[in-house]
Amino acid sequence: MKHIKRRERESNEIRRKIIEAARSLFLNQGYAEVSMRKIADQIEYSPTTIYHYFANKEAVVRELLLEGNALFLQALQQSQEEAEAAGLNALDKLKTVSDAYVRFGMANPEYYSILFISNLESVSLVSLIDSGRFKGFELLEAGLLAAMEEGGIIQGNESLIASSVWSMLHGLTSLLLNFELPMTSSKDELISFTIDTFFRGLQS
Amino acid sequence: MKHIKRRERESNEIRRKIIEAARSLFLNQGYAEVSMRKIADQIEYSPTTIYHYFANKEAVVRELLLEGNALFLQALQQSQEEAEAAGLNALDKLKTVSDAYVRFGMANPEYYSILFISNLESVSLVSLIDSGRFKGFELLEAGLLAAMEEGGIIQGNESLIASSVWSMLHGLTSLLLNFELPMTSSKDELISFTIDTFFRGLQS
Amino acid sequence: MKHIKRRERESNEIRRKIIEAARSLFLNQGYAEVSMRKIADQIEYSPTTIYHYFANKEAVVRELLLEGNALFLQALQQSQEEAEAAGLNALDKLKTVSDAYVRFGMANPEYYSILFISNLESVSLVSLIDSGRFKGFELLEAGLLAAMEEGGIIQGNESLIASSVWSMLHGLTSLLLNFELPMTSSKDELISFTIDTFFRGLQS
Amino acid sequence: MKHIKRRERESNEIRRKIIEAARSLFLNQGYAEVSMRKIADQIEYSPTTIYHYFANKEAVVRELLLEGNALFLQALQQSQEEAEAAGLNALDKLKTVSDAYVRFGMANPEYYSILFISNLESVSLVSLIDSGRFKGFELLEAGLLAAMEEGGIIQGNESLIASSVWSMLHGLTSLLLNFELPMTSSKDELISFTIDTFFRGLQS
DNA sequence: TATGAATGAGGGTTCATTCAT
DNA sequence: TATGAATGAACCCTCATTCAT
Repeated sequence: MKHIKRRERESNEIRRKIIEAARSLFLNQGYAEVSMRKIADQIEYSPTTIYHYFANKEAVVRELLLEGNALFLQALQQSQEEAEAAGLNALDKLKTVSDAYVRFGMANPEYYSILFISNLESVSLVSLIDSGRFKGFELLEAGLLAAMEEGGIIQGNESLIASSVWSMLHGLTSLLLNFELPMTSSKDELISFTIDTFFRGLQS
Repeated sequence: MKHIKRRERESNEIRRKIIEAARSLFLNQGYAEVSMRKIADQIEYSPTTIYHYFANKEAVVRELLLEGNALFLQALQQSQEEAEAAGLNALDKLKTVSDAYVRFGMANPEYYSILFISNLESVSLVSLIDSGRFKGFELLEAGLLAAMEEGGIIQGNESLIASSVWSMLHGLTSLLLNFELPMTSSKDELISFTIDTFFRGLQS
Repeated sequence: MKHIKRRERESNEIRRKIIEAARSLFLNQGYAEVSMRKIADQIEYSPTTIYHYFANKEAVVRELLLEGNALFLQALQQSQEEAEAAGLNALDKLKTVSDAYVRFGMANPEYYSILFISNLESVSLVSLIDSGRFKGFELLEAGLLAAMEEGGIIQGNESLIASSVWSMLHGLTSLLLNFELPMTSSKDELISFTIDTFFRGLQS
Repeated sequence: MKHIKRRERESNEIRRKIIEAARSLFLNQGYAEVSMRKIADQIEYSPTTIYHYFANKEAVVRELLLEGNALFLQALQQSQEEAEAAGLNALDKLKTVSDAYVRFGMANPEYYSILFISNLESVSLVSLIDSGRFKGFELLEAGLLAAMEEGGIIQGNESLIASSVWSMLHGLTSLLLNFELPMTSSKDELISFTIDTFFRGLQS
């Protein structure tokens, strides 16, 4: 019994190592730079070994994506709970979650870009879109509905508004990740200014 | 004399074919999908032929990028002139240009992604891109300044605000390009709603 | 245990085959003639296979070079030991080693030309080559010093004299390898005549 | 009539340019570096133009070789005439010519290596060997015969001795060209020492 | 479980050369 | 005379993947 557990643990460790390596490679140079051999080199196993844990390269990337997705949701939910605990009103909760969105992207560029920037059709997004990415979207929608009820923002098609908010947050995040903005202010200022401005526009 | 012109034209025709092929390949999967061999296959010439027109792959992509940049700027400027001709106020001019930004991205996904999404450091064109990217940025800043003077939007650090506007527009565009939004409304609605909301937030 | 050894042996066998093939290709036209594809063809493996054993073409040639270097030194040392065992005087030992130098070149034209004729800066091995090339040189110098002490040859700057001897031996070898001399005598006669003449010139 | 001459002159000028370019490319990196396109680039004509003057790459290199051969012979003959004019004895004449041999190689590394180092079977040496390279050899033989008659050197098979002398000179030259000898003395010293030593060995 | 062996496909690029103009 | 257009062959090398052990 015991040694089976050990095996499982070891097995999971290698899976982890593979994902970690893929993640770091992805971070450095994007999807193109992730190759089975490079992963193998990095974890100091043979390329063949990876195929014991993942069916193919796509499966590795998909796992990476799923993981990023989970962490992303977790970050959003945590920030929401904290906002809740702090007794914020619905609008401020939304702003807090929005801020958390951008912070997550900045702190985890590799996950953010694999989730939202790279166009990984090879990873068969279909399943993913259903399975999780839009949990974040639902969270957003729910927050918007609450804010509408509280009167913090205008009434309206919450799905449309959620898409709009998402646009704003995604633009903010990916610009911060990929471009050196010709700016006199700090990144923090840009984030809060943009979020504040957008939600002010949503107020009645 | 005449036949020289013909030659030039033909020469340019092949250059064009190459760029077009590269552009269409780029559309599918980004830079990785663009290969000299694939371009050659598509235009039905040998790979070697491409090297008569471009020094290497980088030069092909650079041309593509420069072209996209020029078209992008042109689209923005044209919309500005039209807004001007229509006698719009500064704020509405800004909205018109913003709308043109998103429309350009939707109409030219390959150009938009080569300009703003793909991370082409390999093309080492940062400076070149910037020169043009920031022409768009300056256009934005100038519009903002004008709107401030007219009183249409709040006073403030125009470089910060321009970055903020850009974030919003970029987010809108790339979401529209890369994701099927779970939306009940149309893309047009999303665009105008987002732009309106954001600029309403900028009003005093 | 056993099968590991077998594996190692097999692995070495293919390494050997690669080196042998490279060696034989080198024989024809030098470095330019050595190509990964040609090696692969010759050993009847795919080109990719070679990359399991060597990082790149340079590594193949480097190994070839190191091997040639080792064999060359070995040949010189062995002839020296034999001369020693035969109780020859210092001058005759020198002549014996000199003869061995030329014989090695004739018997191993690929090695000789990779070592001393081809200008393999591309292999960036100058230091490596030198380390061994100058072991041969030191052996020569030591022999000269001994002969000076014994009175067999004139006193003098032994490094200059060693260079001079080396010139003579290298000229002899490379002429024998690369040209059909318009000669009435045999190669053997040329070798012994040249060596004898040169060392006679060195006698006081 | 006149313009035909001009044409010929111009034609020859381009031939010359081609050869010059080939020569300089050859000098830099050896035969492998000489390519039709690089020659064309260097002379600022199209690659096709070269084919109006030379049947193919081989013909270019052959011309280069013939030219080098002519210059080489010329250098040897001139030194011989000078030695004659200076009233030197046969042995000293031989030494003078020997010195000129090495000097030519050092002053014209590209010609020397194309003549004696590179193994250009592609240039069909056969014809060349007969046609000129061995004029130098005959010159050497004649000098040796004269020196034998004068009593400056031992009697013997002059063809064997000439080969031997050639070996020594070739070794000296190619070592000086291709290797940084680990030497405390100067190149000049090495040259004169080696030549002197060898001819001393030839003296009775 | 882990790997060494092996490969076919494809990557960018350079070459000598031909042909029509 | 000179060239622009074009190519097939070859170059080194990396990729994801399979298979037997």
